Amino acid sequence: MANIHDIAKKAGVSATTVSRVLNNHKYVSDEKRRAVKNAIDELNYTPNRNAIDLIRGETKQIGVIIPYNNNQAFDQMLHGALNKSIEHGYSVLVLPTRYDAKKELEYLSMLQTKMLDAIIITSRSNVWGAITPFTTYGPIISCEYTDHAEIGCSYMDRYASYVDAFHLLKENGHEKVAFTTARGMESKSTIQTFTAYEDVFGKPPSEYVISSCYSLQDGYRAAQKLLQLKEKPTAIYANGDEVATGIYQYAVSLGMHIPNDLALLGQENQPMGVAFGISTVDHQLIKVGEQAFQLAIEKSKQKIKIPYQIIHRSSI
Amino acid sequence: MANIHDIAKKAGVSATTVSRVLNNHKYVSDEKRRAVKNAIDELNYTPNRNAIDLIRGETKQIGVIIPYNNNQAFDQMLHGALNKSIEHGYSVLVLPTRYDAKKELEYLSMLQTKMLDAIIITSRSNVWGAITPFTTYGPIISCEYTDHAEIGCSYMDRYASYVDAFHLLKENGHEKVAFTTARGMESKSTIQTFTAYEDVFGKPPSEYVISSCYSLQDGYRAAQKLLQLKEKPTAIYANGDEVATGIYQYAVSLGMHIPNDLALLGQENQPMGVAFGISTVDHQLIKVGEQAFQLAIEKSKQKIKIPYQIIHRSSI
DNA sequence: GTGAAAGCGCTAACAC
DNA sequence: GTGTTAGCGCTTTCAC
Repeated sequence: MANIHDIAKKAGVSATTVSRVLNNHKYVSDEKRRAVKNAIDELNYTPNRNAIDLIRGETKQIGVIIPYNNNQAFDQMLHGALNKSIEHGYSVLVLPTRYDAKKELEYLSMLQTKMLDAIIITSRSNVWGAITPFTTYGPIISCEYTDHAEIGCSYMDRYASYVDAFHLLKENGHEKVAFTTARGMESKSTIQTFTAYEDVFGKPPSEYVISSCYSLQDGYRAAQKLLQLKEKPTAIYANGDEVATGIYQYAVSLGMHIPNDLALLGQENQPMGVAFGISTVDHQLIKVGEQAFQLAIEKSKQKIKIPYQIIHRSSI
Repeated sequence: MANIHDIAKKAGVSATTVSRVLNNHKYVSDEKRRAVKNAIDELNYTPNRNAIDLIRGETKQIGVIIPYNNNQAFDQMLHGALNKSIEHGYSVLVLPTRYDAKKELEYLSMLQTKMLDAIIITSRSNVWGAITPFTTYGPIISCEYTDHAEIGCSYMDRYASYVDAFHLLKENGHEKVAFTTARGMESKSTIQTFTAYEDVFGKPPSEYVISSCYSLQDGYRAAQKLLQLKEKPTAIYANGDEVATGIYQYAVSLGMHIPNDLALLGQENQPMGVAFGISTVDHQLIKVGEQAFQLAIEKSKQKIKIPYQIIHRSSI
């Protein structure tokens, strides 16, 4: 594998000069510049990125922490980051945690080992206190709002959107409203859903809250539980459109009509939701990811709120 | 940022000894080992990966080339690669091309620059002749079969699966069968679909072939074209379950019944297919991705065929 | 304009 | 068991 010295020798110049033409410095005579370029072509030379990264102390690589990589929501944020990465000549390393806090810490330490210039956290497993120390080594951007001054945030206004969603349901005459969540109370968005519910309807009956919902099947199961209650809900706010679709399907299999017998509101405007005409709260996760990436490369600690929008279809 | 010499000084040993404890070499006295470990803890030291990579000539990073990152099929292969990467202590770099051949070449040269230990190509943009030269710099694994001895392959037996699918349709009494594809004749899988069709039904009428199908909406549009023909097809083989769902929806909107009025066969066993009960040809893309990763880290040039399976649901 | 020399942070002979 | 020395491939003062 040819290196800079091989080129230098072949072109009859010093390594310094080769480096200069490589980096488009001025003050290189046309003659030598040409000689160097020829040598580079002939030996099919490419500079070693590790050496450059070592000296520069940066890699032009950004890590994106996601809990699962087959989850529509996190994929959307990753998608946004990838969009921007191409634009700016960065590469994106995917860092799946499966909500393993230790794994997450390992990933964060990649800032310290200089593998990564910055890290974007789409959903965290550790408490902030364990995460913030790593900001010493490089920017950490969160896709969830946090007060910590060291952490840049590109976040959706989850709480407001939840309140909005529940209000919408209430305005439509629903009083018996259930909802699904992904994780339990260790998750901020679950807590926010709870609180928003309380604000609008008061404390939710525990049978009206179904957690561990990620997929279509989970939605189906949630509906099974919910629709066998004596006090059936008349509306359900699902934590994703796939989950909402699962609910939809079970309800329809029971001969129920959507939205007459049961109103359904989903989240994230996923393809499956459009297929089933499910109204949804779109948190614009792709934009969240794009903005997060922008903050990452700007080493910015700003807190930027991405607006959500409610998309009305026929399930409500 | 502390480096190995700081640790050495603090522990009162040489850098070599520090390196030795870092890499768990034997022949270090317990005493010095302890001293080094203490120093490491006190200074919160982590070795610089760039320096290590530079010296070792490898990065424990594998790149995965995908055309689009929001496409279910490619995401599945990426998913497979990620699964294995964690197991083996590797990181995965996502390399989206949007089928831009120049971009792909740029990515391939990351082997040469020593950024990547290997590259997995889920779908290629260049001719093989342009790709194979890069195998000099590191393993390239393809998720499509190719004869080139330098390229390892983890592939699905697409052709056989297509023939099988068309046969299945024929056995079910269908003679007027249409199909959709993603790209045109620049894509091997499109060509294979054509050939398989010819083998079973003879040359396809050009109205029966709809390309540029990626999403639900594309399927919807395909159905619009197909179902206004005088000679309507009685069965459609879609290139994905989302596309099949789009077709499904348009057909149903016309008052048609699936499968009585129109049989539908999808591909890749995507969530949306299960939601709509769409029979599908599952090429087991996650396994393809996992196997590809395995080949990559083993620097193997084997050609491994992943079996497909047909999943019977209610659309046929 | 150009090159010599130092150094980024680490590992690996080799000698003792 | 341990340290000295020489690099890995590049960039960057600093002279000339």
